[in-house]
Amino acid sequence: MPSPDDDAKLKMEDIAREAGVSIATVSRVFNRPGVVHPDTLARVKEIASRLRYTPNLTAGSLAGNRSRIIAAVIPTITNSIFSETIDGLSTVLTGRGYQLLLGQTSYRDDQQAALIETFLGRRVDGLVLTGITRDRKVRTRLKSARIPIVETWEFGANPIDMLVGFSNEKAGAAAADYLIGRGYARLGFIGGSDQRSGARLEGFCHAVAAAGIAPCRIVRIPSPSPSSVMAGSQAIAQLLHERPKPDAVFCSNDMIALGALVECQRRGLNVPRQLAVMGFSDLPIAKAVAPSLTTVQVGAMDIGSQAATMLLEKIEKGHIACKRVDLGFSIVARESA
Amino acid sequence: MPSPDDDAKLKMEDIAREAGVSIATVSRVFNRPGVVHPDTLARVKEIASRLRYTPNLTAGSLAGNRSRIIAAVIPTITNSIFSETIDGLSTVLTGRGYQLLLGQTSYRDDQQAALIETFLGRRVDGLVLTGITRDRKVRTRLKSARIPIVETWEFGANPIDMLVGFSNEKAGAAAADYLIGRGYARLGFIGGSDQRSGARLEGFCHAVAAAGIAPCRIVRIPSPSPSSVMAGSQAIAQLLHERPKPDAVFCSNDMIALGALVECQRRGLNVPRQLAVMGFSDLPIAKAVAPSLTTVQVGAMDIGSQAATMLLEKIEKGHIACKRVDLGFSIVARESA
DNA sequence: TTGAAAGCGCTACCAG
DNA sequence: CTGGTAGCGCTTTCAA
Repeated sequence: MPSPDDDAKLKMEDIAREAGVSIATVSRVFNRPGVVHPDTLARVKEIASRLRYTPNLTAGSLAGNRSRIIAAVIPTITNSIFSETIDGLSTVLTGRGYQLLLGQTSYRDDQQAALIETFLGRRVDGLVLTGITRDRKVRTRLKSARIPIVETWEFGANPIDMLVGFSNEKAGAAAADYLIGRGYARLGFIGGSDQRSGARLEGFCHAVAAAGIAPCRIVRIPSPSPSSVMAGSQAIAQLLHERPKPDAVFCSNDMIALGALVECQRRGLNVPRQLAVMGFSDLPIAKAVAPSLTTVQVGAMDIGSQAATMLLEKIEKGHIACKRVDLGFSIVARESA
Repeated sequence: MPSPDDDAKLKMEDIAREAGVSIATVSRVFNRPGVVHPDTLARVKEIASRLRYTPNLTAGSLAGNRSRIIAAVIPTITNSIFSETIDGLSTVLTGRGYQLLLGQTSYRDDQQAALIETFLGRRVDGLVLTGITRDRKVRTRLKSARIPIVETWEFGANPIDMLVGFSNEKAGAAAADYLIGRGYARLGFIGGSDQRSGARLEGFCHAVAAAGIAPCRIVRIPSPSPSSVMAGSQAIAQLLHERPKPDAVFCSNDMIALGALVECQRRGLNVPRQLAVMGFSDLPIAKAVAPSLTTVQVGAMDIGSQAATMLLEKIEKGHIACKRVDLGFSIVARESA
């Protein structure tokens, strides 16, 4: 009598023998059911499920030179904005029979390079990167890897392969323009020290300069930060010391903005009358707080689904019509600014 | 001259030939460097890195019957609390040369079963599950899979294999006792409809009953919910209609509590004087909001690191001293209750 | 529509 | 410490 854990050691050969067919046929049953005779198909399927057979995907990957694994490299999963992207990725991939291998860099370049190397060693079918990697060596390595790659969350000029995102610089500029258009004239900026926040800051400052108003006050928070909310509160406190006091502040993410909001509330400062606060990302919480948060919406989840879709198209069709997708962004005007 | 993408097709054989050793030795250089002669080691390493050779981990997995992949199954990555667990998992695993395969169930049992089947097919070295799976078939399947498994976020009686978490029921009871101890007597509960929230509710109600005060008012939010914060606001509005009005409410997660807080603020209700609000999880935001949120701290990240550590011990040593780890919880008293 | 057989690239055992 | 080599379980021609 077979022991209850025999299913773990079952192989195609066992199914083939039981069904009186070759292992090639069993393989086809799982991979191209369309080409096997209906009767054979039914019989093999029945036996496989009765014996609780699960094909060994590792062996399949090796033989087929195709892993059905996509790897994603993100700074940290703990940031809601990246979790949403992962959610989008994961949902599309799972739905199409692929799996997601996840790695965090903690904003460290050496970590990133190491992760990429491991994923390449795993022979993943595709790679999703957060942001544009500046590291020349990594870029070269990636290009010669000859696998579909999509860079996300930024929209630069020379992608390694594919690209889906938006221009952080333009988004920063749009935020400034929005605030200026609402009549604010002494603008502050609070942001992380990562590259994407830097781009937003750059766009923001350019727009401020272009409008001919005084240059903006800036506070940058080191990445990674234990708590963005707390950091936002502290940053706003710092900004409030400046003279003349800013009348509006743009935060490079919603959590920081939330911290700013809380700090204003704590100090009895009316938002937006005494200080306007604007966020970035449009997390679900942005519309739920009071005052609700004016923010820049960027479709974090869409970035993930789009990246997955492009990757799969390239993997399965061998090429892709459009390698660069600009998802854009939009200003969501609410109460805080 | 080799084309720049030749590295992708390089195999151990190429390195072996170049170094004048056997492929067995090359394999040892990567897996057990200690047993090869220092000179050989150096030479092989130099050649491998010069040629930009990356071992094919898939082939290694098949031959070695060991994938160095751990899979995690969570309801949704979008919930900060699970991202923290994933963060803990990922950090430990990466540090020890393992990779993380991630799958979301969206709180659906069929999805969960399908994911588990795929992961098993991938021959992962270990599996991390969120919560206790009630599905008998899945449990049986998992037991016969003979791989290390750790169930998390709950502390039940008959784990499939290993267990790390805390008792949601006791945590719920502790929350009730805390509120009762502070003098509140008309308690409300707002929670998700998942199993873990259910356990917290159960503990909460038992404690209320044990204290001999009126049974608590309950609002349950369907899972998954688009925005917990929003749902919290709506739920509190609903609770506020009850007569007599509750004087304290326990929310089964911090985001819901945050929504409650915001709604109170919106209605000009003083927290905690007119209504005490208590959360669950101790997200970073809990201590940053005003009033700061009294909550139950559960070490979501620790659950992840602990799960990874146990899995690796079992994988590498073949057995583990302690299969059940109760991480406990603690009440963090702040301003809101 | 099916079968036979040649690998996929590596690990691990055994000999030396 | 090193080499030879038999698989790991599957996919994929090629022929039948």
